[in-house]
Amino acid sequence: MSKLPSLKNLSYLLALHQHQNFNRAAQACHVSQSTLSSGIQNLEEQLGCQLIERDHKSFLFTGMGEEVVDQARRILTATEELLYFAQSQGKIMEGPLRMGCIPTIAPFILGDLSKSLQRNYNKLSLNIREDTTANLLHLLRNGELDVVVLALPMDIQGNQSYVLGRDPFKLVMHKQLAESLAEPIDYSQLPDQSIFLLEREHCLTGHAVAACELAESVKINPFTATSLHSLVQMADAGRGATFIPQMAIDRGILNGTDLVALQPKGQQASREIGLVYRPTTNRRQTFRKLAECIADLLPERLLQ
Amino acid sequence: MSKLPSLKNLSYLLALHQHQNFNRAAQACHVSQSTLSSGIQNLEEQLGCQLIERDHKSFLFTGMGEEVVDQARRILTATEELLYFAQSQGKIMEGPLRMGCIPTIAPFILGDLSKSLQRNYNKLSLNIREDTTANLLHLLRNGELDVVVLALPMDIQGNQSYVLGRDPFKLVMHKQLAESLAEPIDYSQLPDQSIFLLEREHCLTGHAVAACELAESVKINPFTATSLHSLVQMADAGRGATFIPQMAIDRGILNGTDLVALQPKGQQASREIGLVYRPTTNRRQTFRKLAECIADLLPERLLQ
DNA sequence: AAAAATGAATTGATAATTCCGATTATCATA
DNA sequence: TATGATAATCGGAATTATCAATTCATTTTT
Repeated sequence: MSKLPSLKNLSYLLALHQHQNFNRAAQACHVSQSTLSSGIQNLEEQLGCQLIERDHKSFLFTGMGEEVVDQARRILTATEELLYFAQSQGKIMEGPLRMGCIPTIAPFILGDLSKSLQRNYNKLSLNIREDTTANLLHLLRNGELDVVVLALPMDIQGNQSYVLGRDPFKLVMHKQLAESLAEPIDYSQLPDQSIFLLEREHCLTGHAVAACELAESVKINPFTATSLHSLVQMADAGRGATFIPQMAIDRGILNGTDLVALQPKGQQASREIGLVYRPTTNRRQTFRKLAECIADLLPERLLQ
Repeated sequence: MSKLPSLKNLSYLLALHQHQNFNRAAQACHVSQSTLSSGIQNLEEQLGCQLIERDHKSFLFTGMGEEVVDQARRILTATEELLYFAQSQGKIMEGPLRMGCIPTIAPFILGDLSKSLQRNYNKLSLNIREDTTANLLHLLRNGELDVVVLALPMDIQGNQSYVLGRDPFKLVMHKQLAESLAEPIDYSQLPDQSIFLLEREHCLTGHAVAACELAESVKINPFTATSLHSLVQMADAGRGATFIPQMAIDRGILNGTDLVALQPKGQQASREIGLVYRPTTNRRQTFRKLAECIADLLPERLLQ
């Protein structure tokens, strides 16, 4: 069996892939350009295949190179985790924790969460990244995040998760509109284009549509919002309706508007909030405690 | 950030864990005892924690040591796979392939499988390990096997799988017993202790009991068989009944006995045959082709 | 068109490391 | 008290990694 490639050389390859330039990659690795260059050549020799096509000046990763990069990233992430795990043994709630969160959850838990963590685990330094579900899962996979908070159900791509709690959707409607309608409210009573939704990228849109059994409908306004806060403003200004998660209402997102929250039809219109992590992690204890903290902030706790 | 532990030192730790002796571990790694010894110390320093408790003569892995071993094994397996993958690029059906198979499947496919592989992919060298489901999954996890063939449904513990085909169970019964019973046969007609089964460890027992809706029953003979072949012999000699998978019958397991195969009651009494591999593998193409070969040998092919 | 700048490979000297063999220390057992 | 087994330690030899400087080939600027 031939010799295994060294982690150092694999990390050089990753840096080169990230920076697409030998000098900058070398700087990032705190080594000279020549070191990185020969490291890559070394790797190609050990692996017995070409990883980058050199083109006298520039270069391009080969297909094989890209694949090796992916695999190398996994190996390095696992090794970093091992190191971190060993070094912080016993201290499961200390040090940095990189958490991702989707924008329809983040504003409504982060304040309380950081207060709670500060009180109970003041040596934990929580680092937050707010982004879409797809991007967060990608960052999780690449080892750039330790854990992400998502709305479920959702394909979490081989990752593992804790289900933290349920967050019901409320039908939020302008006072005037609500008064003009008979209860219980049937969506067919609503004027055309009176339902406002978030942009497609937000999984909340899909969850709300599914949970409330709204098909593609003329009731839906073609203008979409980019955040829950602007969604509320649009529904208010447009004297229309929308769906807002309970946790946002609890944090006062409707304050200062003429909107009222009603129970939507459809049994149990809600999303679940989940904490997702890599199956290969060794920080389950940390995530478990974090899960407890977050679950305590949710409208309906589900964590067993 | 501190320096990552080297793969070499991690492999020393694994060897030490396996051999529980510095000299033998060093031999296995083709290094001197002193090298291995200082490698371990080095590792402990880098990780900032004690991995083995020294007891002036012998030693013992600490809890942390055991955990590090597990994680290290995953890292090394991933790296070996990367090396293998790169070195054999394009040659997906060449070189060694370590396959595990449970004993109630192995004897009935291996002959035809190795013929088929020899004909189509003669550079592939198939290495077989026959063992229980639990052991095979353990070896798969540890990187000692590349792929395993199991009966499903089964908890495959975060691994991935192809479903290859369905293998129906037949109710196999001694001629005399069959003649004495009215068709269609109801298990309540059978004499007490007339149903023979395999030992518990064999998942076939569970599958057959579940599929044929046999509860814990006085009909079941307390003596259990250790292989399908001896199960057949016991049913024959005891003038009783048992359940045998179609693939075994197709390969003539009933030849030379006074047993007849009947359709058991219960809709679709069968097991599925699956090919299971690590989610982190990079040999999916290889496994896919192997899956094709095996699926072609099964009574009912399911692979899409 | 010439000059300057850019980017990667190469070179040669030097620093760091790995590795081995020999030795030592400790204990169990004959 | 020897003897044997085991792991740690030490010192030097061999190997490897790294850097600064240079080269080579392009691209950009003047």
